[in-house]
Amino acid sequence: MTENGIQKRVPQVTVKRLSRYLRVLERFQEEGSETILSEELANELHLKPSQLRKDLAYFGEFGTRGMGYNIERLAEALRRILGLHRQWAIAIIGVGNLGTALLRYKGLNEKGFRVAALIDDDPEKVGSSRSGIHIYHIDDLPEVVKEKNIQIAILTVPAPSARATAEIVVKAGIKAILNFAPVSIKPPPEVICMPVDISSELKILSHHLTGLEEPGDSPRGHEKSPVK
Amino acid sequence: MTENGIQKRVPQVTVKRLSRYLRVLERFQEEGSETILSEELANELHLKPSQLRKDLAYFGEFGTRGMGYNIERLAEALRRILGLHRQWAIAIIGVGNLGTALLRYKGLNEKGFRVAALIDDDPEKVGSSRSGIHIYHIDDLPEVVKEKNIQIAILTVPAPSARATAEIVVKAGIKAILNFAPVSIKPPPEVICMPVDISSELKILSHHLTGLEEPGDSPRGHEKSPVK
DNA sequence: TAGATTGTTAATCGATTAACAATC
DNA sequence: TAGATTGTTAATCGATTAACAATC
Repeated sequence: MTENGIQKRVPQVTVKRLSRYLRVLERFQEEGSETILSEELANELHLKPSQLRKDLAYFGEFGTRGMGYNIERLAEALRRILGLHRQWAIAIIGVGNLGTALLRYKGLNEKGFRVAALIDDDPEKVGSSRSGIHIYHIDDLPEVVKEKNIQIAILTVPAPSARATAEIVVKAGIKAILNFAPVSIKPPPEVICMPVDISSELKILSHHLTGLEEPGDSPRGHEKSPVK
Repeated sequence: MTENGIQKRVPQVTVKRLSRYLRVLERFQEEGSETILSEELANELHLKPSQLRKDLAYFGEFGTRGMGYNIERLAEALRRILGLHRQWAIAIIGVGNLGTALLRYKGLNEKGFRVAALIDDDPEKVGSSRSGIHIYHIDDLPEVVKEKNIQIAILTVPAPSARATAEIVVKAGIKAILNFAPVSIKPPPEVICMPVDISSELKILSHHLTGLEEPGDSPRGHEKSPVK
């Protein structure tokens, strides 16, 4: 490990991979393994072992040369790094189809996370509840955030209101947003906003299929034809 | 434009951005604009204009120097590139919470896409339908794919069965998979598989929040402490 | 033509990977 | 000690960006 305290910025893709490493470790642990090699763990995710080791190196040393990694120990380290040793309270903003679905989605109710409030602006919905979680009015967000200690907002409002809603969320003091609205949100630098854009992923598939199908001499399909 | 037919590989991030450009164009068109500058379009997505122009350059020339882009024309070009001028039939594999939610999700029923079949292996579910779409048994996938001309599979099965299911999907001739299972899938090279990992995105948020909270002298929080 | 903005090149930046020294 | 595998460095690869020539 380096001696000085100078810290390289950790790329976001690295953090994302940490979460995937952890998932594999937990599976292997359940299956009874105690130890794992960087090669095994990396292969499981179709990555290079050197990438795994580089990712871990941002945070310290977790293995034993010649031996590999103790699964329990590495998993615990990753949980700490990812902040999963504490509990985060989530508010889902926008109780439509997607919001309701996410509420019931396992991934959001895993260890470390808890949906603590639902928010909407539709008077028909406000006051009722879904899966036992109360729906509050967006105007009451600041109070709800304080009372329930909300730290994460999941934005599932329609595109046209997404930006205004994001601003309200930020003003309420929330520092982390998972944005499902198909609109680019640029919050102040202390706030992180992760876009989840299913519709765009789908269009990548469509593009790929189009490339496969198209006839003609060009092996890669529709890219930049040499006409002119 | 280059004269020879040699084509640079298009990065996947570029294709993803094309889909986002298109969304902005459609919004501007609805608002009555006829023309847009690379700077306006890029700003809307918090990108650099040069990136937008580079992205488009993979596919050809779509603007007029000094004038910008004709919105209708560029949008039409992007739709063609993304393969949205034709219709894609989707099968959702795994009719649990998430699968059912996606079925109702607007993004999946946009122009260009249509959920044509649901697939499960639970005899309780097979034979019934959801939102008017029939649920078929996974064993019948090959026939369903042929009959309904399915091109895209959305994988929403539980993690333990994800890999086996993906293999069945590939064997049935499907060339595009949107994978919601928290498992890495490496299909043969002609098949594209896009992972959607909401749980990992959430953990990136958690990591970020942990970095904000942690006390101590280090400005970036928990990264690699100088102990030792 | 002069002014503006694209399309394209080259420079920059950042992430991945191979290779190996450190060390169990 | 010899064999194995980590942690780390340096080389490679690929994507972003600034800058400008082309051209409307």
